[in-house]
Amino acid sequence: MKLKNKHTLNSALILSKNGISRTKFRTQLLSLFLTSQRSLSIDDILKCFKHSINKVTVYRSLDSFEDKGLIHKVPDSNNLKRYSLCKENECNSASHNHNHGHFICYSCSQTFCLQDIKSPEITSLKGFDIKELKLILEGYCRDCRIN
Amino acid sequence: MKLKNKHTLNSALILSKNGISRTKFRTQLLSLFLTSQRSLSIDDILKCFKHSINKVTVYRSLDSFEDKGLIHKVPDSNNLKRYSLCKENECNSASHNHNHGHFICYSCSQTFCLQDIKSPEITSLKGFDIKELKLILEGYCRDCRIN
DNA sequence: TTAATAAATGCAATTAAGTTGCGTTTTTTT
DNA sequence: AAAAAAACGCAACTTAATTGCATTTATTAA
Repeated sequence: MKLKNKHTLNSALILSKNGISRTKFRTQLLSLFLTSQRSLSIDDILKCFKHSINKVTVYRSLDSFEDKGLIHKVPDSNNLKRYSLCKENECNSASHNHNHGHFICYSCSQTFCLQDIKSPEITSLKGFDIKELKLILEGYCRDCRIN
Repeated sequence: MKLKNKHTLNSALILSKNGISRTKFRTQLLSLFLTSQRSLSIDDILKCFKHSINKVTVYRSLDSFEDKGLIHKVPDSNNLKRYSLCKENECNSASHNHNHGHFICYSCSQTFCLQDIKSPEITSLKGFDIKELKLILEGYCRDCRIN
């Protein structure tokens, strides 16, 4: 049997700290986010678990993680649900705060959080009450670009 | 019988000029875009026509209008299909060019094209091949803001 | 540690947006 | 006016996401 890695142990701790039940699946799911460090769609997740888990469970776990500030929705090229890990201490059950751009790859459909690209300030907009600002870049990612 | 208004006559002309069949519905649909000057979802359109038209026809007409450069997709708060009129001579069957921001209202779900808000230049992104850039603002529009 | 309570899970069924095939009607072309 | 092309409507289908409910698993309290 494989040794549990750093992330698996870590996951259990994070779940407890955030008031999420420490089930086997939820621990593994959070571990997957921590290990892969990339955005995941429902389908990505089902594939990783070789469909041994019910998709309803995936939806509900993701909802729960999002509610507690562990992950956040990211835009997806096909308008499907897709999530990325939140930066530590950036978000919580009260509020999410994601003032960074997102890059979507035309080829692999992966979404990347661009922590360095901050949304611009908009001051010249009369009458509109702006609450949120999203900057979405699309093109070819480092792995898919033709060079 | 009501007199045909400026937009209805205009619509027929525009359709011909762009190689789109001048059917009764397509003329009225383009007229609706011209008259209302706002973004429309499939549901908006079906309601305007009091469901006297089949939704498949709406989907296919919108596809056709988009192909010919008359309308463009705009982001929607519920990830539904939503379209706005293109600026005259800005787009055609070969290419769409929409380098403006979009504002989505939390309350009425309407999407507004912000012609004045241009997408920022991104130069500092190593490795990614950026083809498109979208700037989406969300909050409360002029009609829905509490003041 | 065990019993009681609460939450998570799986299954089946449902909802809703969007798509496809095909026969009929309307529009455009010649 | 006839032939060809495009649009239309209907029914059926696909797929993502949601809901209800019975069962299992985890957490809390005694």
